[in-house]
Formats: sequence, structure tokens, C-alpha cells
Amino acid sequence: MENGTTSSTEEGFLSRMALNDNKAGMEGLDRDKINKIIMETSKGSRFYENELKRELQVNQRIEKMMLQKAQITEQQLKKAQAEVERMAASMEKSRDLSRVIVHVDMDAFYAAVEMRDCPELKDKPMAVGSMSMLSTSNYHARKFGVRAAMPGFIAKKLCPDLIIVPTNFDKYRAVSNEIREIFALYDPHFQPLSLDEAFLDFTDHIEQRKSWPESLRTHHYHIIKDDELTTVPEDKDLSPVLFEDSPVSSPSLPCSGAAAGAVEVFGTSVEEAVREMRFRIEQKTMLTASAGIAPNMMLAKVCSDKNKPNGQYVLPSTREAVMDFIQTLPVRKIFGIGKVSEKMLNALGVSNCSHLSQQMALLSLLFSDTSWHHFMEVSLGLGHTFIPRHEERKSMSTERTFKEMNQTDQQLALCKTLCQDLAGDMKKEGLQAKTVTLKLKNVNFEVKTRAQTLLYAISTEEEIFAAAKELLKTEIENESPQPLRLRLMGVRVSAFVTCDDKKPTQRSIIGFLQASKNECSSSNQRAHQNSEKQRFLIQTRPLVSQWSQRDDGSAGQSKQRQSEKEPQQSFFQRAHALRLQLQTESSKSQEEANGETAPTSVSSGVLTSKEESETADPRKDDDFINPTQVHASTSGCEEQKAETLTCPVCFQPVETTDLNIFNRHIDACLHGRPDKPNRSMIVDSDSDEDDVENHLMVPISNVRGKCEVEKEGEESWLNRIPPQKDQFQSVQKVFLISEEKKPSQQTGSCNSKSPALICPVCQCSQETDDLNVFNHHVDLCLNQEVLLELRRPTIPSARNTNNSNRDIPQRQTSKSKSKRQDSPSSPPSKKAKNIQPLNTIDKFFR
DNA sequence: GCCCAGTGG
DNA sequence: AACTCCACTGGGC
Repeated sequence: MENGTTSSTEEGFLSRMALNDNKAGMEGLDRDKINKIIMETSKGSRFYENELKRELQVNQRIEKMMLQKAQITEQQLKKAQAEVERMAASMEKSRDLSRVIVHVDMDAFYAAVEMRDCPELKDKPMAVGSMSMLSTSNYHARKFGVRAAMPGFIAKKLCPDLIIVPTNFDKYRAVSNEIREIFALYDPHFQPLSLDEAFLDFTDHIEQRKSWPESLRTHHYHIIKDDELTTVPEDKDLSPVLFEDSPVSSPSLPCSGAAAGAVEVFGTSVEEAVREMRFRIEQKTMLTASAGIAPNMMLAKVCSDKNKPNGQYVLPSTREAVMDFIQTLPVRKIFGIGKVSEKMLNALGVSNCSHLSQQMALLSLLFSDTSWHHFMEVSLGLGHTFIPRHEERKSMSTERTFKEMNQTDQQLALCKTLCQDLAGDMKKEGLQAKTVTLKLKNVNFEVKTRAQTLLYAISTEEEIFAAAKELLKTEIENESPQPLRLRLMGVRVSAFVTCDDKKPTQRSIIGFLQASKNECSSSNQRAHQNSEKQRFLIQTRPLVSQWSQRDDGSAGQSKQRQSEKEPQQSFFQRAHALRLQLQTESSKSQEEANGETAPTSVSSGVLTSKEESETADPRKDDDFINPTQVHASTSGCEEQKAETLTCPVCFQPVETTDLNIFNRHIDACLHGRPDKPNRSMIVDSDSDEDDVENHLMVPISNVRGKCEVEKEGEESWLNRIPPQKDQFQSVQKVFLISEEKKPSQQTGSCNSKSPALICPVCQCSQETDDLNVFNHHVDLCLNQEVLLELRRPTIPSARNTNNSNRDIPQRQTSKSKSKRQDSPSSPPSKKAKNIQPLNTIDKFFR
């Protein structure tokens, strides 16, 4: 704790190479001895030299930071302290202790699987991997300092008797599927982090479990017979104890002798439920798992490590328990704080979480807003209280390490092979990408990446290689006349644009609702399937609102927003932005009513031969918004009277200019007449999330210069928002473009079966798979919880102060940024009691 | 959009 | 003699 991995600085530096014993089963090792062996084994290698270099860079970073620290004035610190306290208070208000989050983690997973399948290994130190890298080790080996992410040859030095078993991922995947089946029994929306761990939300299960009869909580012991699991709870004995020094599996169970008919009855508490889950995992796979139970994900993750292996730890859902727990927690235990961050924090005298809160003012001046906000949450024991749903992958890559390769032809050939592999993988998932990135590592372990974004999406080996080859050639030329001396090459693709229905991957409502603009809208795809009529492609442009920006990973800020493409907005961003928009509009509706914002006329304008010819172009797949299209589509618009708005549900004009009223009408339509065919139902009786999305989008478009267009019996709305008039700089466009794509490009559908739906606002599970009903519920939640808060007039103005500058003198800037970030819960709180749910949303957005 | 660095499994 | 592969995030430019 005191000097974690930095103890071996007697060697000079290289703390980054020292043993990281921050892992279960590695307590009380002779670190100095182990580090000595590690260093001696590594010294002089190119790898070591490179690590030395990187260590130096980190040290320079720290020096720079200390210099900054030295320049901080008392006054600045004071001011920062005030800000920190304000922030802490507002975060405190967001504390939600009502959820029961569980993190499950298999014990030494790969190693355990191998030991199970080869019992001779059970008593021996073993690891899974190769001489160059280990994936994991058993607890026996950990005593020697052998651990995951350590090269095998070093491990062998530490433990000459170590047995290294090659990885067998197919086997691990199979076991993983087995345990996931069990996870799903407790939370169908569990979130896997890797093959062997997952987050589960037990809240609902616990609630239901209360009324379960004993029979539902009774489980049989299984035994092994002829290499097969049977459920006969008799005779034989099964002792899947993998770790000699770990408590006998489930100490509370009647031990394995398992008298005839051995059963175990589990209680109704959380602990019992989790114990039951672990019991089932063990019975099914003969492998043990550990679990952490806590009110949020951050804490649950830490807790699962607490009683590893084969144990569990409950952190009571009280503020006191949480705060006590957090105080002594080493910062390195926090997910996201690795060796570099730890070292930087250590340099500031911060090694555990109580230091974290003590030094928060200082940290707020030295770290980025995102960083110190995260620190702050950690120090308060806050974390995500609901589990985000699985999202679409963002990139796909393949890379290979090899002996020095310096021949150009070899390098090109390898590059081609990589592209081939990658194209194969992309095909499996039906992906098309626009960005190709080449990764190179030279023999000195220096890594370079070179990327190129194309105007259109690609997927074949030839296409990828064409881009990768150019990147590679450039690097070769840059190096010439010296040869490029490589030890690794990789190719990655990203900026995906397709959506394929071959893989009905289990996606959450959020995932479904996520609009990747470049994707074919599946509702439209379905529209094509369902009606042989001309297709419509509804295109959206990103809504850029301050708040919604936070969603895309909190960082990218403008990264994605600035680019004209890939908005990747979540359903929530949209809903949020919609409310924002409605709110603004509502307050301005008077002015607008007098025609100042004459609706920009847009019309189907349709599709002209030009369009049609464009569809033949592969680029068309991008569905990018082409100004000429926009323009073309404005030709035949009919302006609608300012006094009426057309309801996208019932298609009736609503005589109002008050957008709140209008919005209520829409809600009423959805709610009061769920059976009435609405737009989404027309498009697709299978009603998927994109339809919901469209429902949400349409009113937005109507809000501003609305213009209804009729085309072949289907309505759509097009509009343009003059950005200069939009105080949020929110832009929402819906374009109507005729599509004549080849069927093969259109048939994609992002799945259709709705999973059980959980409202991201109130987090209640909604007993419906009707997305209109669900949407209505979300609408209500948003209305109640968000709209009210959004009415506060201070929010929009924060936008203008959006310079990101983290120098200390610019504290002001940083503050306004942070103010913006926590604005949902900052002071002006006549709605104080509404703050809680808002912060939940806030979390969601991160 | 490009690139590097950090993190975790 | 020998230090992976993959995905993602954040920040600087």
C-alpha cells in the first residue's frame, strides 16, 4: 500500500516493469526478490530500453505537473476548493443506493479450465499462454510472482517448475457461454466484460425473489459420471476444488460427500441469491467464481476482488459503509487507474481514496475535467448505478508480432494477409468501414499508427489493402534508404457504416435506438421489404446540444460532432435534445409564431434521376448528406400555417403553436391510442427501435420550420434549422431521399425482437415489448424529470464559454465547462427533489 | 480527422 | 534470446 510498485526504484526507475502484485493470490510476496529477477532477466533487451524511455517520459510528465503545482497560488487553490465542494455537494445529491449491482469474476479462469480438464496440473504451478506471454496463472504460480501479462520466459525464471499450457480459446468460450446462461437467469441484460466476468443488476431479481417459494430456491448437487455431468444428487463425490488454499468451495454447503439427495436451499437475500448463482456456476462448470455486491458498478468491481478466490463480498447500501470502504482503498484498485496514473497520483501524495478527496482541489487544477470529476466520484464512492447495454463495436483489428522483418516485399505480403484476415472477420459481422489504420512496431518497440479515412465504406480485402498499402509504402519511403525494421504489423478498420441483420445479436433498446447516421435505417429497410413501393430514407443530422455531447464517451466532445458524419447518437441524446429543443422552442414560440423563423421549405423534391444514378455509386452507401440533395429536396414544399402542427402519430393538424401542448398531444396519441396505426406501425408492424427513433425525431423536425411532405401516401417531415438562430446550435434535419439501392444493401435490419425494456430514466423494467408504449413511458419520465429542469434559463448560455483550456490561469474556462457538466444538479434548485433522477441521466450520458 | 498514450482483460 | 492481441478512451493538435 505504502509503496506499491514503486518500491523497486533502487534500480533507477522502471517502476513500470516491476511486479504488479495488485492481484488476488499475490499477497505477501517477496517483491524485491521477484523484481530483481524480473529486472535481471529483462535488462539490456530492446524491450527494456524502450520501457526505460517510456518511464522517462512519464517522469517528465510528472515533473511538469509538479512545476504546475508549484505555481498554484493560495487563491487559486481556495477557489478550486470551493468549486470542488460545490461539485461534491451536487454529486452527493445524485447518490443512489437503491440498486443492487453484482460483479462476477471467474477465478483464474483460463488456468482453472485447464486444471479442470487436466487434474495433474492441479497441484502444480501453471499458467496459460506461451513463452512470450501469459494470459493467466493459477494461484500456485502466483506465489512465485507469476501472473497474467508476464512473459513466459520471465515466469520461468521466477518459477522454474512452471508448466505453461497453450491457450484454447474455443474451450474458454464454450465455458463462458455456460456461465452466461446462468447470469441471464438473474439479469437477462447482464453486461459481459470479457469471457469470464460480467456485471449484473440484481435489483429486479431480488425483488421477485422475495416471494419465491422454497422450491424455486432449491438446487441439486451435480456429480460427474463418465465424463458427463448428470443431475443425480447421489452417491458420488465431486470436489472441484481448484485452489488448495482456498476455502473449500462454498463452506456453507453440506460438503461434497453429498449424502443422497443432497440439495441446497438458498435464501431470499442478495447474498443468498449471489451465492446461489455461484453455486450453479460451480455445479455446471466445476469452476469457481467470486462476486462483489454493491450499490454501483465501480464498487461492485472492487468488491469482487475482495474475497477472491471463490468468495463474495457485500458492501452494504449505506453511505457510511460505502465511505468507510472507500477510504482505505488504494487508487490503483480503481478501474481506469493504471500504473501511470497511479504514479502521478503518488507523486502528489495520493495513494488511497481518502487522499484523493483530501487533494481534490489540487487535482482539479492539475488534471482534465473528465479526470478529476472521475476522481471525485470515486472518492465519494459513486459510480454507475445501472448497467449500460451492450453497444456496437467501434473498431476491428488484427495484428501480428514476428521476428524482425525488413524486406519490403515481405512487409507488403504480410500486410495483404492481415487485410485478408480482417476482411474475413468483417464479413462475418457484415461490417463496412471507412477508416483504415495501419499499426507498426519497429524492432525497438516503438509504435506508430497511420490512418486514412475514405469517402466511402469498404469491406473487401482488396479495398482494405489498397488503403493499408499506401500507408505502409509511405512509411517505408519515409525510412528509406534505411529499411523499415518491423516486429509487428496490424491493420484496423473503424468508422463502420453498415448494419447487418445476419447477426441478430442481442441488442438493448439503447443499442437499437442508437442512430448511426451512416447506417441504413432499418425501419426504412423494412419499409422496403414490406412495401414494394419506392423507399424513403430518412436522414438525420446530429443534434448538437451541450448535454448530448457528453454521451459520446465524454471526451470526443466535438470530435465526432464536428465531423459531418457519424453522429452515433444514443436514443437518449436524441430524446434529451428533443426536450431541450422543445423547451427552447416553447419559450420562443411567441416570437416564432409571428413568422420570424419562416419554415424553411423543404420537400420530397425527390428523386430525380440524379439521385437514382447516385445510388449506383458505392459511396451512396454512406448516405452522407449532400447539399445538393438538400437543395433539391426543397423544391416542392408546401408551407403549413404557423398555427397548426401536424401530429406524427395521428397525422391530424393540432391547432397550437405551443410546443408543449403539441408534445402532450403526441404523447396522448401514443398513450391513448396505442392500437392506432402510427407511423412506425405503418412502416413496420414489427416495430423496431428505429421506428421509435423516428417517432422521436419527427416532432423535432416539426418544431422548427416544419414542412410536411406527402409522398405516395406516406408522410415525412423535412426541415432545416438555421444554425445561427439556434441558441444551442442544435441542428436537426430530417431528409427525405428516395432510395433505389440494391436489395442486398437494404435488407439489413438491426434485429427486431424487443428485449425486455428498461427505462433509462427511472430504470424501471417495463413490462412491455411494445416500443410505443415504452416510448411513451420514457417520454413521461423525460417530461417529468428533465423538461422541468431544462427550463432553467441558465443552461443555454453556458454554451458560449466552451473553450477547452486546462491551463491553470484559465481556471474560469474549466469551471464553466464543469458547470455545464453538472448543471443538472447545480444550485438553482427550486426543483431540488427532481435532481436525483436527473443525475441518473447524467450518469447515463457519461 | 490523425496520432499517441493509457487501461484492462 | 525472448515482452501479445484486441478494444476502447482521452487528449493534443
